[in-house]
Amino acid sequence: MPELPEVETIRRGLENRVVGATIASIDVRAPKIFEGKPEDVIGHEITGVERHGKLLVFLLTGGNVLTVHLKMTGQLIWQPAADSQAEPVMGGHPEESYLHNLPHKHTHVVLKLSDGSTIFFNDLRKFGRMSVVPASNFNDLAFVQKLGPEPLEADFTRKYLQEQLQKRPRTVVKSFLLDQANIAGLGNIYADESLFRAAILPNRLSGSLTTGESNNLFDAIQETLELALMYGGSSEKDYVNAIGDKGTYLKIANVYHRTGKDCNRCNAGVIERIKIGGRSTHFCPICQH
DNA sequence: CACTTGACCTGTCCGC
DNA sequence: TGCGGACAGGTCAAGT
Repeated sequence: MPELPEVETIRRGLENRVVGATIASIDVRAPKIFEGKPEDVIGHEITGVERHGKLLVFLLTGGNVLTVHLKMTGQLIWQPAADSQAEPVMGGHPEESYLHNLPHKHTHVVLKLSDGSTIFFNDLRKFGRMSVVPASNFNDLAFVQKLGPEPLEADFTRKYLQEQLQKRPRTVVKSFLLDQANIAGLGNIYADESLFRAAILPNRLSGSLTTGESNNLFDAIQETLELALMYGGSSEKDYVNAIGDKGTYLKIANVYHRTGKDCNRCNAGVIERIKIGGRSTHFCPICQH
């Protein structure tokens, strides 16, 4: 699920609701999902919510941080105190019961905050993890060390992308984009969408991209992610933001999950789906080259 | 080094 | 209606 736009949307939704609150209690309903000791974070204040690639990080007083990776189907849903009058109950979608009656059978961790609000960590497939990590060790985590630059920040440049492509010349460009060491936060949806926007076939070798194509790809990645952020991310199935709302990017997606449909750009091609690196990959065979 | 496969899990969808 | 297989946003380890 969650790629950069989804995780960032969750982060923004949490930041202005939980910063300043203290973690009052933690109910770990699925022990495998929670790594570390709950007592190391209970009683400590949340001072910030960061995102590093697809990893969410709650900054805390007391020397630890709480990291959350949602993997494919994880959700972090915040609900206000039961007696709160300031906030709506949920974002909507009452027809979908899995958003309601929290906690439910896919709720694995429940964080109660000092203001009476609650954060539910749900994950149908149980791939996701919540971990307590000493703040001083955070940057040494293998996962964090490997992360490449944030694609919407200043250290991601045209020059960097071109150089990095040439350092992995024999890697298929779709796989290059999915490698978090090259760019942090792209996943299967936005890799396909970015390649379409850049008009580059996903099975091209990274080393074969011209400077012009590399620059087009750079622009396409940033445009795609910014657009996805504006639409609140993509909800293929499970993704919801911090208050339970779905994202609507897939309404304007050009290739992802559009197999067999007419190409939005050239109107001549029909979107195809192939496998690259074991991941389904969507593209227009006519206007991507 | 680059690529593939399997593992981790549960659920949904499609064809027969 | 039931059954089996394919597939699903991510990452990691092991094998070729």
